Amino acid sequence: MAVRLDDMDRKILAELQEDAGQSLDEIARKVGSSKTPVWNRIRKMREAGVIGRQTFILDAEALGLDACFFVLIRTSEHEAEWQQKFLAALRARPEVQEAHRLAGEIDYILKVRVPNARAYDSFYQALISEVRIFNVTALLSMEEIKSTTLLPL
Amino acid sequence: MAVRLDDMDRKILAELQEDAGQSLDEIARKVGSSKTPVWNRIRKMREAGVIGRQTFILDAEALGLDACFFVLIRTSEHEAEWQQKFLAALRARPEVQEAHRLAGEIDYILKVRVPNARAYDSFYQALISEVRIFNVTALLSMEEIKSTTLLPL
DNA sequence: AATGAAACAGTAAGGAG
DNA sequence: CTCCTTACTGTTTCATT
Repeated sequence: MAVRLDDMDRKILAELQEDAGQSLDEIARKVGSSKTPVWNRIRKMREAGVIGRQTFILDAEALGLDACFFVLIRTSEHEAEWQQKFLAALRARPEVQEAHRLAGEIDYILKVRVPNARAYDSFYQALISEVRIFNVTALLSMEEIKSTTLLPL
Repeated sequence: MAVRLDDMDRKILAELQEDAGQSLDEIARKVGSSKTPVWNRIRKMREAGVIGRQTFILDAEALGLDACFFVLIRTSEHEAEWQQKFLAALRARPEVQEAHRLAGEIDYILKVRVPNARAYDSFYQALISEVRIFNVTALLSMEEIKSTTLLPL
């Protein structure tokens, strides 16, 4: 999955991350090239899967999603069938922003965004009724210090 | 910061999140309206701060960022000056994708993306040399089960 | 809601290294 | 032969009527 990228590619990616709304001409000017080559590089990186979806970042609080939890999960079950069911449940729930399988004592971590603590409890109850879980710790975010989708290039 | 949004606004936001590249005409057709009203709603939501930056989501692994850590931090220091320094350090480091101040025993959680474990160690060493930290637990992600910027509407 | 000017994306043809 | 520049066309944005 590794792709060879040169300096120009990285500059273009930086611009695309920074502001996906700007025109090709603008990007070309900033990276010191012109439209067509920039467009061709973008197309290639898109095909290679380096560049994914184009989206607007919305303000969670303005949308009434005031509560953010990080959920640490331990389970006693490690069978394939259980895992399949658990993964499907996570993918199906839109309040789950992130889910990772971990190395070490804690098996999974989730990031969950909900309107309030009550909504988190509903989510939690629904989840443990769907799949057996050994131990859950919920960490409540008091303040989002930083949140970025910009990857370091 | 709460804004009143009707069904039409939410449908438009859903489309903008789903694919920020599509044209106004396309969005208008999908939400069952026409170009001008959709455009006006988008402008208002932009001004209200509901709609933020427009970006491309890049593939971290294709860019050689193979390691993702969740870092749980406890500190003994809770003075304003220390906190300022800590926050500034986190904001300045591009490998820190997320940082939250938490309620409870653990004070902070970070999400950190780096090329490999060595790079994480460099980050860690640099961080603890900048600010005093009582206790750190790093959780290594083995598998990204889910990762989305799409907020539930 | 329709119109229109300005800007833009995408493509094609030709030129430089 | 590859990558860049320039030129052109249909589409889109955004403001005005």
